[in-house]
Amino acid sequence: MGPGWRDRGTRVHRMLHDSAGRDQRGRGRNRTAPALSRAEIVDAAIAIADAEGSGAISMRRIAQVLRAGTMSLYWHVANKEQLLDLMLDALIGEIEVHEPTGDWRADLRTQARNERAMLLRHAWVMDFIGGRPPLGPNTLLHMDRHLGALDGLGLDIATAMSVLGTVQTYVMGSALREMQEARVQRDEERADVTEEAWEPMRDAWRNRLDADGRFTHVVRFLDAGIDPDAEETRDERFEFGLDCVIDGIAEKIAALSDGGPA
Amino acid sequence: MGPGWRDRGTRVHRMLHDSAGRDQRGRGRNRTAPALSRAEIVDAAIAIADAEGSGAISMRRIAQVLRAGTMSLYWHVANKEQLLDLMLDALIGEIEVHEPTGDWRADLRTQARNERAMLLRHAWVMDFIGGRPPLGPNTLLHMDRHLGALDGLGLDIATAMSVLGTVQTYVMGSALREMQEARVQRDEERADVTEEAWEPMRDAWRNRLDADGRFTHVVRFLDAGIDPDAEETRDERFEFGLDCVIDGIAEKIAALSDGGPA
DNA sequence: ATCTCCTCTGGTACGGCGTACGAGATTTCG
DNA sequence: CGAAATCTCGTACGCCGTACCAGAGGAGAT
Repeated sequence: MGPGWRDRGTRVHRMLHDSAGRDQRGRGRNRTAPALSRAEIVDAAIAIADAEGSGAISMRRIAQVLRAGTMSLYWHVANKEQLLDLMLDALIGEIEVHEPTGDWRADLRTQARNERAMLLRHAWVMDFIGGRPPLGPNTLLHMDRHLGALDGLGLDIATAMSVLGTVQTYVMGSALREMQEARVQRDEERADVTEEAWEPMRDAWRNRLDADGRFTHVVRFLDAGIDPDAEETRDERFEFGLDCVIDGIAEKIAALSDGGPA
Repeated sequence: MGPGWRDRGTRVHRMLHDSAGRDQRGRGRNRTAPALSRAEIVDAAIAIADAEGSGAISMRRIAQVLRAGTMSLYWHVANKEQLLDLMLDALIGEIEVHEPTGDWRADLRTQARNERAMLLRHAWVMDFIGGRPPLGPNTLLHMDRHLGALDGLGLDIATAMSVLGTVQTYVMGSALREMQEARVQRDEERADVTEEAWEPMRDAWRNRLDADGRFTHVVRFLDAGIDPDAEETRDERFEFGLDCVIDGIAEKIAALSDGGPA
């Protein structure tokens, strides 16, 4: 995780918790304390979302953190929708990008891992990402770099884009699934289900499914006793799927260079 | 698309547009017109979302369509969050499921296509799916059936689940990407960009990226002249990635049965 | 028949949200 | 100095989810 990210992390803390973190903003413009800026707003919004989840992102809350009037934000940002676009692009810019090593499989792998790491760091993006187009400057730059990593393979550009897209599709789907499971876990915690109280509930559920008869495979899976909450389990599942995707891509590429394109 | 879906489609139309579509609901209960029911509420909410998008789902709007008081909904449904869960599970139950053919690759393929079809039919689910757990009855049933389709392969249940999860992950990621691109298209339409006015804008954008120098690959892709809006293009991209995923899974399975599990 | 309880409906009101509008403060330029 | 541009922000409107509560009407007991 690059230094840029760490910087944002510390700033975040100051903005949210240090009540004197910002000069009292006078009326009108003040050159020494440069008033509001678009980047500042985006950063504050990301900080809030990191700390309190996507539901906490509101124009009023952002303004409060910045010690500004709510409507002042609208001078720098057209509306909330645009702000969310800017936030997303800022996060993309935060993804660590390394130089291509020449091993395209390893490169795709670490790219996928870095993208996943960003999505897990800012889990709340999955609440918005579906509605946001991938066309910000950081997004394009990111895409270009990774297309570059595939240069040596002699693929036509459309195929290279498909390959990249497949990996990114898998990463996004993965993050989505992990968020789903995280919510199950969170719900359980919120209903302050203690460990010992949960065991019989889980057993009762298992037995109900077993008795029904239509869920034999699911029951068998439950009986396998895999802890779905363990970070290790989640990482393994991600890597399993990533292996599949990359192996499949390798096969496709081999087929293309063997048979050649029509 | 099964008959159940078509039925819902027609009902939807009546509910939303036929102003006399429902008996005037008297005070108190009336046995002949069975008042409100959970299923009715879920159906109405889905109808609204299909017709007007996820932003139109509000308790007031649903109640209005059902000619009921807003707060009446809360007798049948705990809150909006639960309603969204129910809607999601209802959609899962709408996915067509066929009998296994014995060819697990073909089975996984059609499963993926059916899931994608449902997601595209109700594009708005991608706005919520990230926050919703996959544990409704229809979801579990769906999962069990597809686990059954992998029975003949001699995989342990955990691996079978990973295989299934990988496919579903890819499908969800795919749908997410398609929604993103659909929004770009919708934005262009909303800004009533006519075809002839758009061409020079696109060229200007391309040239700006070209001049920058950091976007050579993206520019090359733009020059390839692929129409990203064409349904054919989207289907091809989905199938490309699906091929990769399934080929990769096949390799994994072959490796497992060759070397055998530890 | 009356009384009570349960099921179900829905009106009112509260505190949030995004943001349209426009007034006012300050700096910049002529 | 005056005018224009730049930027801040208070007020108000119409949405939202939903807590609270006052009923209406059927069912069962007395």
